[in-house]
Amino acid sequence: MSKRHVSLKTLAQALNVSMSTVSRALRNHPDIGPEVTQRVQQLAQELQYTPNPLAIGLLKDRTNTIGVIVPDLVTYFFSSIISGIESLANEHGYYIVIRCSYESYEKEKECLENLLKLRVDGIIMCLAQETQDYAHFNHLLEAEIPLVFFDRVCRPEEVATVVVDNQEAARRITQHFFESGYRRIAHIAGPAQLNITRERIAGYQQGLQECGLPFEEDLLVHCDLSIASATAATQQLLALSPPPDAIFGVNDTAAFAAMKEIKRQHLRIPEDVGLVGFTDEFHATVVEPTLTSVMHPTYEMGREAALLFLAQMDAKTPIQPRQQVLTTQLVVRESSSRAV
Amino acid sequence: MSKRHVSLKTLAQALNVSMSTVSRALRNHPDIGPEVTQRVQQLAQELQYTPNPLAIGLLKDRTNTIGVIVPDLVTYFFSSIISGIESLANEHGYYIVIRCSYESYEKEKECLENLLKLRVDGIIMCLAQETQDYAHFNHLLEAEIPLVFFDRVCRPEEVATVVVDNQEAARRITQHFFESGYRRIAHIAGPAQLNITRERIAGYQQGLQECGLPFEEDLLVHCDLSIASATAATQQLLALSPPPDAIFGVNDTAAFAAMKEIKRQHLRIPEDVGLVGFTDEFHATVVEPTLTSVMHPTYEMGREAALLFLAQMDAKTPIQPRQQVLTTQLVVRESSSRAV
DNA sequence: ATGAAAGCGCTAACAA
DNA sequence: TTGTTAGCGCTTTCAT
Repeated sequence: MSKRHVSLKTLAQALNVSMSTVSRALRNHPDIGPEVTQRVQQLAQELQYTPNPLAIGLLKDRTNTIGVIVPDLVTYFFSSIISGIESLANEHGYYIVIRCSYESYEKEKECLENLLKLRVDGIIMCLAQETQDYAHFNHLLEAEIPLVFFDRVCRPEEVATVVVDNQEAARRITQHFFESGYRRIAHIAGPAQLNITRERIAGYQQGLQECGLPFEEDLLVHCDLSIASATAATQQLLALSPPPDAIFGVNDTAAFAAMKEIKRQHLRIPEDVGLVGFTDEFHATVVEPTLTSVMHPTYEMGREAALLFLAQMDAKTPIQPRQQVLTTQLVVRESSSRAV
Repeated sequence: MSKRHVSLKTLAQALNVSMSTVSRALRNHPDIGPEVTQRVQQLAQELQYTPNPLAIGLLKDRTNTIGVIVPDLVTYFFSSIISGIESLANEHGYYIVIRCSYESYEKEKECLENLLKLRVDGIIMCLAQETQDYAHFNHLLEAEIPLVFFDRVCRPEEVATVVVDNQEAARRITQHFFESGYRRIAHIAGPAQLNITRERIAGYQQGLQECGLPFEEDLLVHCDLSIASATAATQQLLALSPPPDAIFGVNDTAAFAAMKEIKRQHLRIPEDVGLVGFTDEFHATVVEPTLTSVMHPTYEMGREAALLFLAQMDAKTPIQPRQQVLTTQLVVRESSSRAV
């Protein structure tokens, strides 16, 4: 077996000192004489010594590793959040190990188990769409393993979370539609069990009420966040008589799907139907008409999540779970701008 | 210190047998009597024993971990490739640790070093745009640490790679433009040092030649793959007199940026300017006009890369680096379809 | 100021 | 069939 790495032992033997001396010298322990320290560090440098994290991990019971579980790896929303987590984690010497739950409850449980088997120091995750039972987190809570939820959350009393002001954002969208002259405002919502769905519906209803508009059940449809399902939801809405004159999509993907379908039916945006999305990805500025959307601070959300993880890691004793709420901003573009 | 995990020792003491017996029983070693094996496994199950990968890793000098370095975490291209890597890796019991080089040579070196310090079993990566010196891979090659490049590659004689048929794809695009009646076909290429840039330019030139069109230097402009730079490249092209009547973008992002700029200048697509992208992300079907693009098998590319990694891991002795070439497909949509 | 030894959790060669 | 021992690479008492 060709040794890939030089170890403390290698250094110790080469320098005719003990391993503990080497260990201390490398960490500038005051006990070790300056001359020895110098020689040790020099050789370590030459031989490209790097401490074996497995050995340290075994000893300290930590891996400097964060498990990250997302329902989807590909969409802008999650990949930019991952980017935020990665950047902050790395600034603090942590590595991230990524797993995808594919929106499945079973897969989510499996990912969690696997990451814990790997001995990650904690978990940052977004719940899968299917997940309605939250017992699989009991173990983490009992073992006091740092856990942070972002966007889709549960058990907020017990777990740190990062979310955005969903209700307020939805309220603002509704108000914006009203001020632009729209009166039959529909909402393509997400799966009913998600907090983001509930909060956005609440904001939607609050907005309607504040504008003196009635809430019509027909104008609220759910989708499973897939493109096909958002398309179907749009068709359902446009088939109403009278159809809505404005649609608020649960995210940009849903809005893009709606846009496609609205155009396919030869309706004009924003004249016949106003459209607003949620996330504000780059493509919102590319489509025609450009898409009004809620700017979701995804990168920041990732960084905040990592920060909440670190707070738990660094705390000697369990700390009160923090609820971080980031604010969004409505970016008005063509898709909702018609002459009043 | 509250022990989070039960160890072999815990089990051994509880059952009054030695650790090695427990170790063997858990792995169904034939030496151990069925009755003992049964009892051990039962208790392990009850106490939720999971072997400590740090201990095994220390012993076996492996971590079941793959370091993945990408220039960008957020774009569809890379996130879908990561998705492919993740899926195949997990099927084979590997975890992926992700790092982003942000297209920087220095960062790339740092990511590489960090991941090696973490003792990943190998690396799957895409070169950063800035990277022109490839000496930082010497160490991996010498130490025979599995390494796979995807999309942007170097040292193909020594390192396994996964790429697509860039030249052929670019040739086909050019030919398609010609057949659709376009005669001044421009190309917004990527950074000159990348293999994908060179190959696509070669295909572009080959296509021109086969169609009997001259290659005009002015019609070939480079961008650094950023949106701003693609926009600038488009402006440069449209300012020519006469301007090109077709533009082939190095990727969809560049094509979207070009589309925005073309529209801004009140030119029509595909009538005044034909447009084709590369990657074929979902949004190609959402923009107006829908974007003709080369379907890049990104997810498959990720899986292939992971496969090449596994091949190296499983090989007892160093193996001949494989060059995997995946085929693309031109998906014709509105942006390049005008009446001939 | 330095070294020896124990131990983190596990496997494997060697004994019995 | 089972136990003992050494060792993977490191830190940390405890000696000296």
